[in-house]
Amino acid sequence: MTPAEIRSLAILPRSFYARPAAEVARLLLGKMLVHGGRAGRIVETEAYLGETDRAAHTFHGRTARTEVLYGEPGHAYVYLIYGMHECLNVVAEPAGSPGCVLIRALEPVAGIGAMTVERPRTHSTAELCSGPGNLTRAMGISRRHYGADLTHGALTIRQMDVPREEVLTGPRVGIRHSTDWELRFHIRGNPSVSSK
DNA sequence: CAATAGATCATCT
DNA sequence: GATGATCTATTGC
Repeated sequence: MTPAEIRSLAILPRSFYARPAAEVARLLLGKMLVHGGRAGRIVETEAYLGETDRAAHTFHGRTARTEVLYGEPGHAYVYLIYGMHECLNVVAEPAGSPGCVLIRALEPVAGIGAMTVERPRTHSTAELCSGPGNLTRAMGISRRHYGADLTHGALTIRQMDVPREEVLTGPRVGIRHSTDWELRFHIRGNPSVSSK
């Protein structure tokens, strides 16, 4: 896909994000995450529900870090995990309700060269954005984007018509609580989905 | 293959 | 002061 074709895709409106996090997670599959000249189709997501979700950052209530989760939907929540990886989330649900969606994997579509510069040891294109820490690195997304508005600006998510693909649901990965909740969504058979 | 260790720090107790 | 929504390299079978 050319940069001009990507720029011509419609940006998802704020209303898209103003519904239950699990629904947003499901609907984000197939959409295009765009940052500068780099872009990738979302192929794996997880929903985090808010103060009733043991695995969510908002389980212990509102703090400085989680402030953006309580604001308007359609903004980015980026945080550092394990001292070295950044994770990108999208704020969902109406303001005041702190649900969000973790973007776990993308299928690289444009800017492959720039992605490879960030992750030179990767052996295939499909692996460039496979995993939440990997995709932020490859896409050049960092905590500078904390609170960024995804409905306009450098970092956006855009409409794509999802081809005939099957969506699978399963338990979230990498967490120690509420592991029996089926809040992970991914596109069946896509080689960029992180395996776990 | 599967299992494990090490890197490394913001955030919260 | 402990912990974690991870990743990679390395070791061991």
